Amino acid sequence: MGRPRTPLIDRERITTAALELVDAQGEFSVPGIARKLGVQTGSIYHHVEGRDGIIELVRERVAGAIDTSVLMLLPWDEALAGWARSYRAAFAAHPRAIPLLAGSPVRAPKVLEGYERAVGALLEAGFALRDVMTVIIAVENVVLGSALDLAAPESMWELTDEASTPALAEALAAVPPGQTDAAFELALGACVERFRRLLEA
Amino acid sequence: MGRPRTPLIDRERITTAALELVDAQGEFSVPGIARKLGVQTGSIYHHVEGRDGIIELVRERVAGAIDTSVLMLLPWDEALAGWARSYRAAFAAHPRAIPLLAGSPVRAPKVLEGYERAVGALLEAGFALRDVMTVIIAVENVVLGSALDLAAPESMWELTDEASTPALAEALAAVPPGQTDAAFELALGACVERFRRLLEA
DNA sequence: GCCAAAACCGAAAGCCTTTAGGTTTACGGT
DNA sequence: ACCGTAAACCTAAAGGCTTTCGGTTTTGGC
Repeated sequence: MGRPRTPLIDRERITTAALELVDAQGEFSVPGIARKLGVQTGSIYHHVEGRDGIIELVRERVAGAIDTSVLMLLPWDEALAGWARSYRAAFAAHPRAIPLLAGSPVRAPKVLEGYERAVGALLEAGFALRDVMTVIIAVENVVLGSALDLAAPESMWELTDEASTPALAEALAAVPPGQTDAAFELALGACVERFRRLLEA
Repeated sequence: MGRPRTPLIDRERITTAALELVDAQGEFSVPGIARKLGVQTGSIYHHVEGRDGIIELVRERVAGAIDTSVLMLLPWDEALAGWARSYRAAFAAHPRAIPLLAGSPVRAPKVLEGYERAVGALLEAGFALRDVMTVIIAVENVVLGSALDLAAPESMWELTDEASTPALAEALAAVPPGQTDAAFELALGACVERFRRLLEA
C-alpha cells in the first residue's frame, strides 16, 4: 500500500481512541486502537513511543482539562479549592482511566504550571516557603484519593454478609446521594480551614 | 511426575511470590511466580482463580496489615487517626503494589470489619447516622491519596525545566525531609479537627 | 528530477494468560 | 487391605499482546 496521501493516524487520534477504549472497557491495547482506527497494529509505533507512550498521552489529555486560571483570579483559599475541584473533575470525567494513570504522576507542562501558580498564590498569601509544598501535596492527596473513590464501582458497598457488619449496613443505608462529592468537599473544606489557621500562626 | 507427596505450592506461597515480584519490579506475571516457586506455569491455576485472583490475594495480604484494634480502644478522634495511619502504613509497606490495587477497593472481611468498627466508634461518639459514611470516606480519601503519593517516584520533582516554573523550583528546594508524611498528617489532622466541629454542631 | 524521509503494510519473535488432557499420588470408604 | 475418586503437578497448545524489522509507496526539499 505504501505511504498514504494524507496521514491516516496521528498522536491526537491515537490518544482519543485509547481514551475511548479505556472509558468503555477500563483498559486498552495497541491492536484495539489499531482496529478502531482501521490501521495495522505496527503502524501505531511510528507515532508513539510504545504502549507506555500512549499512557503518557492519555495522562496529558486527561490532565489537560484541569483549569489553573482560578489560581490567578481568586483569593488563595478559593483559588486552591477551585483548582482542587477542577483537578478532581478532570479525573472524574474518565474514572476508568484512573487505575491506568495511578502509576506515575503527571509531569505535563500544563500540570506543572498549575503547581507553579499554586505556589505563587500561597507565597503571595503569606505562607512560609517551607510549608507551601506540604499544603499543596495535602490538597493533592485529597484530590487523588477522591478520584480513586470515583473509580471504584458502586458495588463495593453491596455487602454480601450484612449480618457480620450490622452497623456498617445501617450506615450505608443512610447515605444520601452525592456521597462521593460530599466526602470530597468535607475533606477539602477541612484542609482549607486548617491552612487558614496555619497562615494566622 | 504426578502428584507430589507434599504440595509444592499453595495460595500463601503464591501470594508471597507475587508480592515479592511486585515489590522488586512493580509488576508480576504468572510465569514469573511459577519460576520463583520452581513450578510450571499451568500449575498455578490449580490454586488460584486466574491472574485477577492473584491480585485479590495480594490485596488481602496487604490490607491484612491494617490494625483495626485501635478503633475499639481509643476515643473516636484518636481511634480514627490511628486507623488511618495504620491503613496508610499497610500500603506504604508495598508502594509499588498500589497501582496494581488501585483498580478496585478492598472487600476483604478484615477491611470491612475496620469499617464496621469505625461506624460503631463514630455513632457512639454522637455523630449523626447520615454523616458517618461521609466522615469515613473523607478519611479514606486522604489515606488513599497519600498512598498514591508514596507510590510515585521521587523523580517526579526533578524538574527538567526550572526556568519555566521558578516559584515551584524554589518551593521544592525548601521542602524538608519527611514531606510525604507531613502532608498526610496535615490533611488528616485537618479532617479530624473538622469532624470535631461537626460533632459539636 | 532525485533522494531521503515519512507512513503504512505484512510478518514474525517472544512474552503472557488460560485451558485441556495426561500421570502419579493421596485419601476415604468398605 | 483394596479400590475409586479427587488432588496436584506436568506437558502442550491456542490465542492475544507488545514490539521490531524489512518492504512498498508517496511526499517534499534540494
